[in-house]
Amino acid sequence: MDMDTPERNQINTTLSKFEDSPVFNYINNLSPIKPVKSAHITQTFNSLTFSSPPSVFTSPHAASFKESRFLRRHSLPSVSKPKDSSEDVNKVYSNEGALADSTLSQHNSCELHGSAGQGISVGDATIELSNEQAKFSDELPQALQYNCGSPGYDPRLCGDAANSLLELSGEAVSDVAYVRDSGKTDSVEAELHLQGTSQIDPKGEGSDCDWDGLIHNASADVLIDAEAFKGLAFKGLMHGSSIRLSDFVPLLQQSTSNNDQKTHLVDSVASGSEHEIHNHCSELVSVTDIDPTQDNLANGSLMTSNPNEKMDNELVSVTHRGIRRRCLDFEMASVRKKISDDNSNIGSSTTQSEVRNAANEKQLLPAKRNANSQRSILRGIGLHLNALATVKDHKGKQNENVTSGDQVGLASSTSLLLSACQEHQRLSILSVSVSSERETDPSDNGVQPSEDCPQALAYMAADDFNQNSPKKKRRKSEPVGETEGCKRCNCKKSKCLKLYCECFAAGVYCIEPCSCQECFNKPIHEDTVLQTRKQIESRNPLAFAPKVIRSADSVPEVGIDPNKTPASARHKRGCNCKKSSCLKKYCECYQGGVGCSINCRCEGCKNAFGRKDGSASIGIEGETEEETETSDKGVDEKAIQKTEIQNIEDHPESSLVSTPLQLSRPLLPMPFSSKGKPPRSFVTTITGSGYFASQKHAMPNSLWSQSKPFQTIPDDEMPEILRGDSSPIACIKTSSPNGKRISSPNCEMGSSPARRGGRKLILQSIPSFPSLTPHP
DNA sequence: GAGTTTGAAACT
DNA sequence: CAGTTTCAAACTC
Repeated sequence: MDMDTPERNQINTTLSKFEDSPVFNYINNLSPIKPVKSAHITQTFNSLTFSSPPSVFTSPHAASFKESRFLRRHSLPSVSKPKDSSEDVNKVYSNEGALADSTLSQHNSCELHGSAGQGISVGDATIELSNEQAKFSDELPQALQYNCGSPGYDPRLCGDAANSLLELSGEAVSDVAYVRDSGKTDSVEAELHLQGTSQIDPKGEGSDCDWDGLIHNASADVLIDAEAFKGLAFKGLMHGSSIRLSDFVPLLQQSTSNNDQKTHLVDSVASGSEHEIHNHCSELVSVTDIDPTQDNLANGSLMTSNPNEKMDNELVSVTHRGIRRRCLDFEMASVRKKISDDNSNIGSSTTQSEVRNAANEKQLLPAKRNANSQRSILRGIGLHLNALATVKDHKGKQNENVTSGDQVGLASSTSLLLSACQEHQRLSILSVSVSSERETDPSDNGVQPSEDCPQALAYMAADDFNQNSPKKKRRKSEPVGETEGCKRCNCKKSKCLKLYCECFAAGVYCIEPCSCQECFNKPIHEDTVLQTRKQIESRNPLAFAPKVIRSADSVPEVGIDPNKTPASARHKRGCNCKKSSCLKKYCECYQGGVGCSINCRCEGCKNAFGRKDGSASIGIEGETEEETETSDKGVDEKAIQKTEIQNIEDHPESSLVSTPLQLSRPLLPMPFSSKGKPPRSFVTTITGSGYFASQKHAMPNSLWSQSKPFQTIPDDEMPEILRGDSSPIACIKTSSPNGKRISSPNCEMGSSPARRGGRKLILQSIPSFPSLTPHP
């Protein structure tokens, strides 16, 4: 931020007024830190302005920074900036303040003012950040309320959401939260500084700031200062791969000693989702509760030692934010290993333990190396993430970070996302590889992320988590499995190395819950798996591609005619049903919740989601509906009707939800939702705004290929696979009987709204599935 | 839970 | 590409 603006001068003036005010003096007296008055400011303090000082910082957000400056002075005085800020503004302040100032100026920051002892949710801040400049001029209480106030509110969600948002926005991969809080005064002011990577101007003052140095890659950092005039509780939340704890510690210590404050450095749990600000003075307030037991797999956060523990002048604990990554890919193995190694070095104990918690080890891979355990966990997560999509770049960053060894906070955003939704959806996430425990909470399947979660969350969650994961569904349907969470494949002869195997088809390793025999689809057989996969792909490049592609944009269409499956949602290759009339899950189209298309070779199609001929017969409608589908194919009409009726009975909602778009509410509507799971990989959703890869297939892709989950690409850049050009099954027809539907996904896509939108998000992995290029 | 049905995947 | 076999999920009892 450039402080050299008229505005800035004004600010300075204001500040000077501040300093001169009685209040200010009073504060100064209280504060161990001596305020430095700006030399050039002579104006008297205006009490009025004090209450609402003009924005000191030019930051966009800024408006609310008034007091921040004030706080700043106190902030981290001990921390000397390696570089003096060249900014005039900074000069105005004492060196002590300079740091903080620079930080503020640098970053678009949000200030959070509140009374001491109250917690500030970084996560929220983060969220704000994603938007533009978050302004937190509200009192902490509010902040808290905001974050945690909601009864059902899960802090993690917030944090995750925020992170996810960040990720989505491409902003901070990691963030650092710094909280200083003074315990003494009730009216502790807290400043929350948020910095978005995008916002950071490398050339700007900020770059000079010490903090910057601390934060290497940090895309975003959150600085929260809760300043008391006296004792200080310092709690830092770091999350961000870029921040090194080691760097931080000295800093913190220093500040602590200087200020005679209490410093408490806590690792923020996943992405700021759980940031706690404690007022050490007398109260320790935890904004968010972290449930150690529950600590999130997804959160990836590590709580170091007792976050809540109070310590005077002592640095209690430092932990790096979870570094958990989701590495999904088989290919990523090496990376994961590295990560694990790094983790051990860094935060280690905690991290590992968490990891363990997060994912049941059992599930983790048979291999059971430490790395593996972590890996598995990550893997599952990773898959999820990939599916989710937001993170492509982000992921790349993470990887880089990982490799670089800077892991703090790797998990951050991505994991956040997961965690956010996870809570709601409970892990039905595919973490296939992830521990079964976490994975399966059937109850959550039905949850609609969109409702519970912020948009970002909603994005992800939906398909993936729920419906499309075949396994999950299945689990869901299975009482036992659900809790166990892990029933997966049941292969006996394929060794789980063929597409018969759902796990394999989905691109995930088999886990304990699987009942497979002689399973080779395990990390220990990674090579074999990859090889086999390649082989299969060589035979059919689309073998691991999602079978159903749907576009969220098609929703409107659904609204128009709920009974018809949007053209955008179709089974890629079509089914070949002969006896099931496409009314049972034997039919992939039906299972996938989409109507049959011209690509289908089915006979006697009665697909409730849309018949091959274009007619839609759903549930009830189907009952009364005249058999448009000719039974010429020898289908037993009676049987069909019976089936239909049964289906309807079984899945009454199907009639309601015939929509293929399960995005928002994936599971429920689908006929198979109750039990079902889509067959292998199933749906890929493409939307203009977001992409949902459902399920497993997203996983597979992600798993197998490190590709980034989502990418916006021009239509013309659409992968062939999606287009269907390369597809074994060419885009057969451009027009469907009803004139709306098009058989091939490709074609469909073309006509889909998404396409019209001109912007498409594609699961990048799709194209890549074919390539399993191992990344040793 | 065992057996049957079904259709995709794999094979020829 | 078509036909056959294999396979495992879906389904039924």
